[in-house]
Amino acid sequence: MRSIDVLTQIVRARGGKVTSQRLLIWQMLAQDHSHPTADDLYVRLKPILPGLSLTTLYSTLNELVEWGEVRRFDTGDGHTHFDPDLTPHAEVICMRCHRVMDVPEVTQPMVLPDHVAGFQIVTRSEQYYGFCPICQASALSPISVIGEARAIQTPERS
Amino acid sequence: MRSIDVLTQIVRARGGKVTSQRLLIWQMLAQDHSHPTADDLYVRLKPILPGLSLTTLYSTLNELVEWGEVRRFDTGDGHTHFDPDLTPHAEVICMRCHRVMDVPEVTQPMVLPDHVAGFQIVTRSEQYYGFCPICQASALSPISVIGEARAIQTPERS
DNA sequence: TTCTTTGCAAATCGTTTGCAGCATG
DNA sequence: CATGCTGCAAACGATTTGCAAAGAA
Repeated sequence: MRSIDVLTQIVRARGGKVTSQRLLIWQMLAQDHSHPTADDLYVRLKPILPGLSLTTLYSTLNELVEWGEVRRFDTGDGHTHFDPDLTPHAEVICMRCHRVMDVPEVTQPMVLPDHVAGFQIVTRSEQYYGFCPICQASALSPISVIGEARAIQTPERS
Repeated sequence: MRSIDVLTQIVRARGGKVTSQRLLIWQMLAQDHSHPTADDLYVRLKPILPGLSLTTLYSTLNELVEWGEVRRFDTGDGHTHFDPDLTPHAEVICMRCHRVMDVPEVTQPMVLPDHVAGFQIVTRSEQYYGFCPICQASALSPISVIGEARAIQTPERS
């Protein structure tokens, strides 16, 4: 997401109002790269702004997503996560325990084909889905029946 | 996801049972690349297997995700989508109307850094977030205040 | 027969909505 | 002082759970 100043300009330009709630939520989110859920943020904000309601938090988060300032995604744990980091980056996600690890490096963006011409791309992310070391060891995994054969190729580190 | 035969083997190997419900859900999902929600699938399956319950559908979908056979993701529309396509591919997602377009091409996977060593990668996806032509035109977009400056660079088509 | 899975109904829980009061511009 | 925003309480809706009955192996 962009700076508080830019967001302030945008809201004012639209005839909106820059309230203390919006400011605080923006600040809290801007510095948080832990992929928080709405509730994570609520827990952190409530002590600072005790009057804050979940309703306001949700509506503020939703408008940020709609404005393209924040990315909303789901790691598979059934909770909606928010990420203010629009820098192209990659995430490695465990399909069983839903742990997410950020990877700052990213491959070059590809040439998008013609049938998506006209799309204005705001950000890009890569996701590597798999099983973390702990979950691989789980005896419940049917993957173990097959062995390692399914792992997709990743280049050797040089 | 892998073939019905492979799934059958896996379930049996675990002491599980290959029921008519599981078979039908597997078949329906395997051929569906439209990113269906649980309800989408339910609507399609109900006429074929009238006794089917949502409970069973959810538990079958959940186990497929947990087994790493299907990817669960959220486009931002508030619904959980399922994708049996584990072929690395890219998606272009509109942040306002939540439309998803598949892009078959994909960039080369990157070398994953050391702190994710030990992860068994099953699949990879790239996501390009932005605004589709229709949503760009929306007067509500604060993006228009800023202009085109934010669009990230994508290479020219050659 | 044994043990997993199914399906119903009820519970759960994250998120949204309606509306009156409040605060920003 | 006009209007957009907030917060409460209630509604909502997708998903999960408990448990008895059904059906694979």
